[in-house]
Amino acid sequence: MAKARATIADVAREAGVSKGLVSFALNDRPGVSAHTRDRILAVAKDLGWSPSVRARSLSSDRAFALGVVIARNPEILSSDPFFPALIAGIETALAPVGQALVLSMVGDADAETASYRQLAAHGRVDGVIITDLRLNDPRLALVEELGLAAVTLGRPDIPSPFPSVNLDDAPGIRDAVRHLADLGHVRIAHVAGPATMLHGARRREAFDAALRELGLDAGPDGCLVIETDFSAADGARATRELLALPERPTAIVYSNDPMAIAGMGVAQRDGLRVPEDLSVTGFDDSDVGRHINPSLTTVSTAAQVWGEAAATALLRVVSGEQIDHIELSPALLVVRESTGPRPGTTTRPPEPGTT
Amino acid sequence: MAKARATIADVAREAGVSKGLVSFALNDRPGVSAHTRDRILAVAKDLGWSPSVRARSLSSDRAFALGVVIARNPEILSSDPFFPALIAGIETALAPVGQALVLSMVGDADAETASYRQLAAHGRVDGVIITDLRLNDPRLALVEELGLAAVTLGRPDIPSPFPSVNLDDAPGIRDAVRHLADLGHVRIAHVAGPATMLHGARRREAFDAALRELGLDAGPDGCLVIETDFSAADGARATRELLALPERPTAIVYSNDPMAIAGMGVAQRDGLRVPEDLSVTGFDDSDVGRHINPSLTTVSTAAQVWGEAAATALLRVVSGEQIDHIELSPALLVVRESTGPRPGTTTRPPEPGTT
DNA sequence: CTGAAAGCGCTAACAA
DNA sequence: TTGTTAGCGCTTTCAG
Repeated sequence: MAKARATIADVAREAGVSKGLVSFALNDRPGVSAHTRDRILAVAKDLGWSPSVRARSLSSDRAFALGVVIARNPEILSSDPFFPALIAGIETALAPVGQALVLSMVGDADAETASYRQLAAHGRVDGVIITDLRLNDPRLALVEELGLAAVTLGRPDIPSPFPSVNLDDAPGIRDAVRHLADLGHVRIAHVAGPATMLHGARRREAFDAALRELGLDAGPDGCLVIETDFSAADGARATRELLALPERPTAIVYSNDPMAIAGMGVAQRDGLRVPEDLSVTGFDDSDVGRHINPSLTTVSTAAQVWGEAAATALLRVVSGEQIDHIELSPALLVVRESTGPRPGTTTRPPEPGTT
Repeated sequence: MAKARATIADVAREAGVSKGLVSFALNDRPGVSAHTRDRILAVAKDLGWSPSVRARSLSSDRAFALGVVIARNPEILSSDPFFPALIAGIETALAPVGQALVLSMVGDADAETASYRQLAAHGRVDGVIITDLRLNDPRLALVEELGLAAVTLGRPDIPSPFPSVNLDDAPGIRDAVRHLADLGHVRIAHVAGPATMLHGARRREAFDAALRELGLDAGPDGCLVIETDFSAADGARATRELLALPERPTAIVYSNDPMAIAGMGVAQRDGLRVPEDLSVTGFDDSDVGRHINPSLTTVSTAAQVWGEAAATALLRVVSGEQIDHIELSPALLVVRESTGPRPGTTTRPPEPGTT
């Protein structure tokens, strides 16, 4: 059997000092002479000592782990490129410092609450990264009540006790709308995410603002904006509704890539060519979007960078630092083939962007 | 500040018994009279006591958590619907029993090894679910050496100390090939995953076997089979190669959905219609595949069920049970619109499957 | 600067 | 049956 791991007691004995001193030396804290410290470190290395996270957890009351609770239907999640990239980014920040990521995926709001509670009650994590902010998000109060540290991905719409790590969606949407307007489009529709989700709402606001700025509008009763649950299926449904309109839009700005791809499918079934008859933009810059035909004009969001920044920030919060809101560079429009001049226009199509 | 949580010491005092007895009662183990046990439980509930996972971890030498290490490029991962579903399934099994999932996402083999080592050295998890098995997978020996419990997702090609939870890919591929043969196709190509990945290899074997069984072959030098890294980009590349062949295939069996979708894009760019000029099948039944035009004939793999089964099995292993290999119902072909009769044939197209 | 010792909250071997 | 007690490995206070 594997021989028992070395403990600080072993190190202490071997180095001829006390456990306490070893602890001080190992965490390089003041109160140990340089000479003694070196000897202790040498012995520790010699013995192949490595700290026991469990023991440290118990005595220092910290978990050395961060948590993420994802509350989305796995179907929707599956086609969304956002989370894998986000998690990869988080890992990038965590692995080098020996922290772990505890991930929870839940289906509904009750399970979500339960999950945060359990994470806190079990002391599984020191803090959580709050993703997919909602309007008036109840999790802010919940997480605060639970005494967990946290950062939010994006800026909440209500006062928040937590710093936010923000990557602004608005410029991407605005650029998409402008790009379409430049191509001559006037009837531009938006297939939005759930209004209860902050990024869904924000993208929609950005869409409205961009239209206004250009002197356009979203049709009578705003009928050119349709809300969805972010799923490809719902994106297809929304597209059908838009194309059935008496005056159908010539361009549609989708709130994510899967919906845009599904929307293109619907349009093509209707005999419409993309982009000749209908221009389409997505959001998130998924891998498939790059390779379908026509390739998808979309907005790129650097989810991995976002994850890394959020985890890094949260680690600092956990270690007691007071940190400020962090602003990352905003989402960027990537022009490809799915957008073209308004039907009947002679503008030449934009050149496809880089992959 | 939050008042300190109740501990078993509090419960013991309140109930007028010793800590040890409380521990026994709480874990309902023999050696406590029914009456005393009830009183202890009542007091515990009364005090709002809940166990400290940390203390339990330290004294019982268990983590009460399971680990998953995913070693894939986030780009590729992002478009793959498999993992989110898998993880959702794992959660389903873990949450009710108060266990946590520690997830690690790494970019290369070295980081992967380091990740397993760290998980074990830090005692973060009691066992790991080994995904994406490779040929002669070095992780089997590694994980065994580290003393972690484990189950493998799929059956390794080498003797393994761990039970496997298996969901057979072969029938899905075989059915896809047969389906295409039924439609009159003779030159059927395969865009395979990495040969070093077991499911990539197995799907390819299944493809070859199915061809043989039907009296077909994969072209001179097997030129109708092309290996990829599972990315949409590589799927597109493979498709280009296949379509450039002197005698190009009339049907392509892809090893995952993103590649199939990318492949359709390439074909369409070449002026080929799907399925009239080229039939295409995917693998994994992604959400987008259902909504593109034409919708994708694919193979459905119940990743969520797989995850749940694997986690459940691993929990049993961790708790000392001896378990057998587990076989789940195999992958299933879902016929949609991307497959049709061989060009020049008059067979009527299959009706699209259910969504 | 150094060392001893008291926990952190729970488990489990042992004694009564 | 019940209760006692000694750890698990580390942190940290308090004396020296």
